[in-house]
Amino acid sequence: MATSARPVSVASETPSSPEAHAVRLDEAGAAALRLWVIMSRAHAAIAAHASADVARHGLTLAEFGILEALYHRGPMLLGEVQRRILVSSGGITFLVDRLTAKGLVERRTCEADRRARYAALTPAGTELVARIFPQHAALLTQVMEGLTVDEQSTAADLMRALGLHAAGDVHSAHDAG
Amino acid sequence: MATSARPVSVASETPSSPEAHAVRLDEAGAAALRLWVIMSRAHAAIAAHASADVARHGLTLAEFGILEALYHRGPMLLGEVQRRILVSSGGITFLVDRLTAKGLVERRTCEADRRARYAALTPAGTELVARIFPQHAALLTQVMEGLTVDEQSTAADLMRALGLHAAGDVHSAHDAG
DNA sequence: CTGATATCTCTCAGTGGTGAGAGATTGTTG
DNA sequence: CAACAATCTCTCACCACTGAGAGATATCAG
Repeated sequence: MATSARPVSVASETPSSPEAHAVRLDEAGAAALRLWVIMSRAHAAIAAHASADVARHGLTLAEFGILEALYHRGPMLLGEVQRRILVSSGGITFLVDRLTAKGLVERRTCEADRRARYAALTPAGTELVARIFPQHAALLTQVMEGLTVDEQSTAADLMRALGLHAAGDVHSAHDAG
Repeated sequence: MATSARPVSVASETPSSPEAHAVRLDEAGAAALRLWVIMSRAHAAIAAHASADVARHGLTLAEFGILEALYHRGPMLLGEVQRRILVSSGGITFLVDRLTAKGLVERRTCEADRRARYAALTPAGTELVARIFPQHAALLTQVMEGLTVDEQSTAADLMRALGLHAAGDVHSAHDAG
């Protein structure tokens, strides 16, 4: 199932045990912590569905992400793929190796830069993505039905702002010393 | 850094290469996919910060989640902790073993059910959480500053609805044939 | 051109888990 | 009470991926 980071625990329930500790947080801290926990749980729940779905075809989510990227964009340099699916340098080599062994992806030399290599879908890889992508999209559509399409759009906008800030230089403003 | 599931790739950019494929999606599918990708990126970015923060104290996010849960709630059965931090059965044993080896957690027998065991913080564990939790909360507050507190609250509400639906019986409505 | 440095991918040992199944104990049903 | 299913934790083999560093190539200053 999902292989996801887990910060999951909340600090705003009634402590019952004598060994429990109540935690004091300001409003911003409470909101931030609450969002982080809830968001992590939601992510894990969705990832479990997505992961189980691609696993039916013998793929991990990372592998599927590579296939999807190559299908949509055409051949890409390994480094591009790496940044796109957020995997380590060793990871992209490993994943492309595995997809190559499965006959879904092939490496191509890059004329302009002989250090670099392209990853490209084989015909079998293209056929596989064309076949399973619509199913996968349909599953995700169902999984997301906890929100209306409008709400999904709102949520995506919020998540985007959140992600951009978190991925950028968080510490520039508000020195936390 | 983060150990997170990665579905990351989008299907709605201009294909450029001759080997690129445009993908047709209905409105719901497009919204669902977009939210999933954006949400995954945001989660990964935040998890990277959180993970790096607890790593300064030699902890993983899963370990920190256990410590936080025990700090806030007092001793808990292993099974309770497992469900709370979303880890496998083998995982909770492994994690509690490791925290025990670090002197932060101890196991206690359960009088009422001798199959089960409690995990409880040691004094050192309690002291550690009391020391690092406020820092961690402050960091997360900064990381989340891409949104206002109100927006964070909205986002959390949306994520909650999403998570509840995804964790529940997704396939009950709308048979997907 | 030469040398220094930056950028690619790849290697490899290590890590943080997963998940199926085994024991041990508990509840449940006749 | 005995037999059986359910529910705990734990064991163990396995796995997807990380991250530091190596080797190859590119780029840039002099």
